[in-house]
Amino acid sequence: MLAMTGVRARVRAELTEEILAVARRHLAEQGAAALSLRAVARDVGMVSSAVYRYFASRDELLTALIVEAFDAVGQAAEDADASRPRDDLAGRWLAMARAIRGWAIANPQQYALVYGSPVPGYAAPQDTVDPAARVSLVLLQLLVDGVAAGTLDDERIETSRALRTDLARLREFAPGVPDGVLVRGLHAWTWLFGHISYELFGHLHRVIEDYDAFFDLQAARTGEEVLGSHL
Amino acid sequence: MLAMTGVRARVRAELTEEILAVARRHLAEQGAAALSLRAVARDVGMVSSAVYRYFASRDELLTALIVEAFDAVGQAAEDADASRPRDDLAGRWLAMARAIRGWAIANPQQYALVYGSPVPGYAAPQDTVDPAARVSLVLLQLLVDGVAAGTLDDERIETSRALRTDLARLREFAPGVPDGVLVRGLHAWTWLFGHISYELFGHLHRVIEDYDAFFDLQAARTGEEVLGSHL
DNA sequence: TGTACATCAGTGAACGCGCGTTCACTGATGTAC
DNA sequence: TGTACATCAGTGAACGCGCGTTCACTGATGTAC
Repeated sequence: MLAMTGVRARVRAELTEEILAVARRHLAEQGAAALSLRAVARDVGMVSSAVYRYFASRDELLTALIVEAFDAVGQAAEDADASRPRDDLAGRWLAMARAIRGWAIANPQQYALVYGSPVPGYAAPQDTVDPAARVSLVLLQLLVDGVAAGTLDDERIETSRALRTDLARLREFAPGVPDGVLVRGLHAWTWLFGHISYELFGHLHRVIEDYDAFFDLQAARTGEEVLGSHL
Repeated sequence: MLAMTGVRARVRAELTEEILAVARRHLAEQGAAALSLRAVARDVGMVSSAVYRYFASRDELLTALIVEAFDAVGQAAEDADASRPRDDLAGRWLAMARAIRGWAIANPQQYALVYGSPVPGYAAPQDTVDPAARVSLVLLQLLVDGVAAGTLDDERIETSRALRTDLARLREFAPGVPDGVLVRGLHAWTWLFGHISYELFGHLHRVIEDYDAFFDLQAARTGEEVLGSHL
């Protein structure tokens, strides 16, 4: 047990991190599809088979990168959210939205890895579920705070019983937030990732040039729609 | 010249179509990353080098598939739009949104090819620009009709001069549509593709089960936001 | 503290595979006179 | 209508490349007594 924290264990941890760092760089430079165990091994200065002492397969390495990416967006969103006063809902939303977009622009391949097309032949294991949820919890907490503070109004929605059940299940992570508010929040959410993807994947090319202004304008609009314009 | 429509030309057209058909099937089954000239050639019953008589490179084959995909969404949107009375703006929007989502669900790999992460190492040539724009023109026409009919109200927006210029340029394809309406339309647009991607790429997994009801609810919300709730 | 044994990291070769693209060629189909 | 030539489609072999994964192995590091 003590040995687990001995030299061998420390070297192992360092090398694991080094492999990940190289893999991260390859991902950033070439994208997930071009990520190869052999190339990573070469850059680490190992023979390719040695990597198998650290990661059981290419998929496992990919999983590690996916978890990292989800954690990074989550962290960015949490930090941004925490940078505003708790009762400044609009400010928190805008800060969070900008932080997520900022992270995406700074790390386009990592963004594409988790929010773009699924990697062919790769099935996300259970390990990615919690990290994936992290960023969404920031939004849900925003809704919780807004409802608790009484600044977020419910609205009537008409929909299926099945969707009511879905929303009730989601409410476990957003206690007290009524369906109408949840639906507005989800709408903002899909808009946000839609906007970022649309921009990042080139669909605004030759249409919009002032990307930042366009995003800010739309993010503010979205904030008003979710939070109510009386803020 | 007459010979161009002779046997050789007809066989050539047929074989080109057959190669495309096989490529389309491979794309649908395996995704763009796994699309290989050699595999396509095998399935067509040709030697791989023979495909080069029809497509100069793998990228050119991919371009053809991209153009097809853009045309298919465009067609679906146009058909849906045309299925409603011209003055039923909300109906047209909803039909169009559903048609685009329906096409995406029926053709997930083709959707991912054009609206997902860019294919690494592939640069979209000029040929894809017009087909790509086709689907967007349906929305813009909707806005034009709404403004012309007087049912779409402008709103004040505050933004940069650069974005004003962008919007003015976009207005060439939507004569008479003021900035406020354009911005609402673009918001709906990014929401739509965001929602579809979010759903299709698995981010609603274990969150929403009644996908259809969820989409319809949100699409209706979006319609009200763009068109005004007085419809 | 010293020794025998077990664990582990890393090597190097190999397996089996697939890819895009080029090139010299054969034979069939079209064109010009 | 018949013949000589040009065009074109498709073949088969090759180039040069990279990949994930396995396996028997060496040598170093740790563990137990």
